[in-house]
Amino acid sequence: MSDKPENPNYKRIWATVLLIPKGKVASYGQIADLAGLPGKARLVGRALGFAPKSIKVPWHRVINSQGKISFPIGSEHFEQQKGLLQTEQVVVLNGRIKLKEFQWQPDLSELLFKLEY
DNA sequence: TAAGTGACGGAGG
DNA sequence: GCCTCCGCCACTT
Repeated sequence: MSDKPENPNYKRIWATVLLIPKGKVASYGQIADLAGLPGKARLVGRALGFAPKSIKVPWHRVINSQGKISFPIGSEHFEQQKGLLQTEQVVVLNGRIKLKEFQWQPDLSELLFKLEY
């Protein structure tokens, strides 16, 4: 059996993912940035893979920057993630999600709205 | 120590 | 929108 790696940044990543509101999604890179780990998107993916069930991290709300689910279409993981997202009213079409509609935009959304342009 | 791997991202075609 | 290439980084072999 292989021991599971314990990178201290994992907790930071899990905590950030927990902030994503229901019905919204965020990209791996976005989570990395918010967690104070810019450029470490791949680390986010790994962290989610090691996330203990006891923390109940909404891993399904994290997708790649292209707005797609990062599992092969049809795989067990893919179907599970798609199902969970649809449960939250997020539209998944061909493994794709319209970031324009469903991407989480913390605080900044309000600013952009006020600025008008 | 070097090479391979992957739940990534961005630029280009 | 799709694909390829390259840079990136933690971890494995």
